[in-house]
Amino acid sequence: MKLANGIDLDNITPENELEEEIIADFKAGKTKEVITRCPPEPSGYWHIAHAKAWTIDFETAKKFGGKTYLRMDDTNPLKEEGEFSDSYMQDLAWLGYKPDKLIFASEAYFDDIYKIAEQMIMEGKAYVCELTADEVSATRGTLTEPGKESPYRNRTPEENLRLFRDMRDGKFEDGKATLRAKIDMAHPNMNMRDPVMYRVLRAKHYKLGNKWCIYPMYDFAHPLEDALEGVTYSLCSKEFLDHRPLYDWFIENGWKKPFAPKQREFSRLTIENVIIGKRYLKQLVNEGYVNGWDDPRFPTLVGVRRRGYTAKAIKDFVKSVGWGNVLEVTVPYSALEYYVREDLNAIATRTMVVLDPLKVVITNYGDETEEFEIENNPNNEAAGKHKSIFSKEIYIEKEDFSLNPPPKYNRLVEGGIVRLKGAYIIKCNKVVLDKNGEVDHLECEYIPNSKSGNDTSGIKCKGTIHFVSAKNCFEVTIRNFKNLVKDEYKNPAKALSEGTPISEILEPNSLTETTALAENFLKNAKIEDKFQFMRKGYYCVDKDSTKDHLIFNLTISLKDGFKISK
RNA sequence: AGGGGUGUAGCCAAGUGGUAAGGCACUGGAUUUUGAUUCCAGCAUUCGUAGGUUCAAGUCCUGCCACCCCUGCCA
Repeated sequence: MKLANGIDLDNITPENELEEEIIADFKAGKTKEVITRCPPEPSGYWHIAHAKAWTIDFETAKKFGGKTYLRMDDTNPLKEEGEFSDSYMQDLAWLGYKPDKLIFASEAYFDDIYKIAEQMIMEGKAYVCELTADEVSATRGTLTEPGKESPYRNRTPEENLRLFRDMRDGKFEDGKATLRAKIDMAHPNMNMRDPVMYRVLRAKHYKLGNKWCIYPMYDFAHPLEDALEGVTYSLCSKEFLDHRPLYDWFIENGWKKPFAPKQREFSRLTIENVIIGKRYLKQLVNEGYVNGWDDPRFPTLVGVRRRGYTAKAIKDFVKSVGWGNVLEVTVPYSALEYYVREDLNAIATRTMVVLDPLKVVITNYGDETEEFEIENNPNNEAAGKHKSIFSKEIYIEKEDFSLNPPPKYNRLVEGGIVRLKGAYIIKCNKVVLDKNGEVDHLECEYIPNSKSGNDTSGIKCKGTIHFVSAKNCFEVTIRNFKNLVKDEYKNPAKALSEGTPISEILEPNSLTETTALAENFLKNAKIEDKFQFMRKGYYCVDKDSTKDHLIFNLTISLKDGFKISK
């Protein structure tokens, strides 16, 4: 079956129940177009779990040639701020998504929602209740007992309409009245026990100022917003499953038109050892544990981006988790790291950077320099090559030389040989110690006919190490990150909610700065450029870098298969 | 007078009556001028549990058990 937009339904393989349902809806003529919405409350920065939701919203629509709207769900003036829509647009752009529309629910729909409320009042489906918040709570009943009906429940529609307009016109103080849906105080689903539709709230709305002193509740506003803008599938996380009957009730009793949006629910994503709750993230920022919302150790989208994670990695990761069966799926951090490495391996330019330098003097080499080439990406010939330099004085990684090598140590030892990546094989003839007995530098000889590419020496070398030439390197700052949360706190949210102090669950020294020697090739690296420092890890240029001084963030280390055998 | 959701390996997850996909992690081994990548192999005689129906059950039925969510004038 071919859709109006040219998509052939028969070519689509459904990957979850929703997609099966969408196909069935198309075939039954119930759906003409897939329209989803991405409905953030503009009150904080997005993190990886949001990326899962938005990926589902956008990818589902895209699969069927549909549309996705970005809709600010701004029905609570107490919590929302105006700053966020730009940052959300940027986050979405980074993820590679462009909403078909940007909507501010307050601006676009408050009038319509208000009218629907009046209409429901006249139909006897809503009433003005003057119980206080505490009284409402006390009469709601419990999980096992029915609630009590409000004494205001049976007012006439006319009286309710007059009172509701009084609410709107500011004749009630905050908290003195609500508009409630007349459903069933004995309903086994707590959400159906005459839920509040509107509350009186005098607060300056970031968008509408003081235009309103009553604000619709999420449960009432959301389904109507969906309906008003033609959203066909309204996707949210599973904690809203219990709200679905209410959603449908408002569609049936408030919206009343034949077109009905559907709410469907996916599982929420959490990652082991990651703090994701907005409240705690805010605390970390405010108390100075991190350097802002885009700290590279943060799970915010701006944070992981600054860390060097790619949008592709994030999307592949959240897609790998899938739609989900349970309310919340928890995956180990390594699951995310896999996708980060996978993408970086494909795109990162290979370079040589010595993080912890040890000087090596090539005693049988003159003062000249010599060029050689390094493949930018051995897995992708099209990435090309870049030139590097070999000379008499070079630096290697301290850990690539050992006076007391463990078993199966492939690197340089006293009297041993090693291949310098892209250049020559060298032999260590002499270890020069400083006055403290530490290794000061090495004196090596190079094997002249062993140059990479035309090695005629016939020497087999079991190890290859990276290096930089003293004549071809410059100092850069490296920011090394460890997970913010100690490894033993797999579920930091639980620990925190049980009263563990935030300082206790945090890894001390999760940020350290070091200086490294980078090959000159890196001199014109730009912010966010991603590199592999060969044999070490993936790094990207931090935004704190200046023209004269580059700062690299450790995105993620390479997997290290070398195990010091027991 | 509670309601709703979920149980398949350490983790995520396919599976829709025909004999347990795939991925992560892990373990071997091959290739490698990155101890990376890549490749190959191993990793559930069994699907929360006890019965039942059936030639055949992870799938259907019944009982039981476990875990998660719901008592905001938050979203």
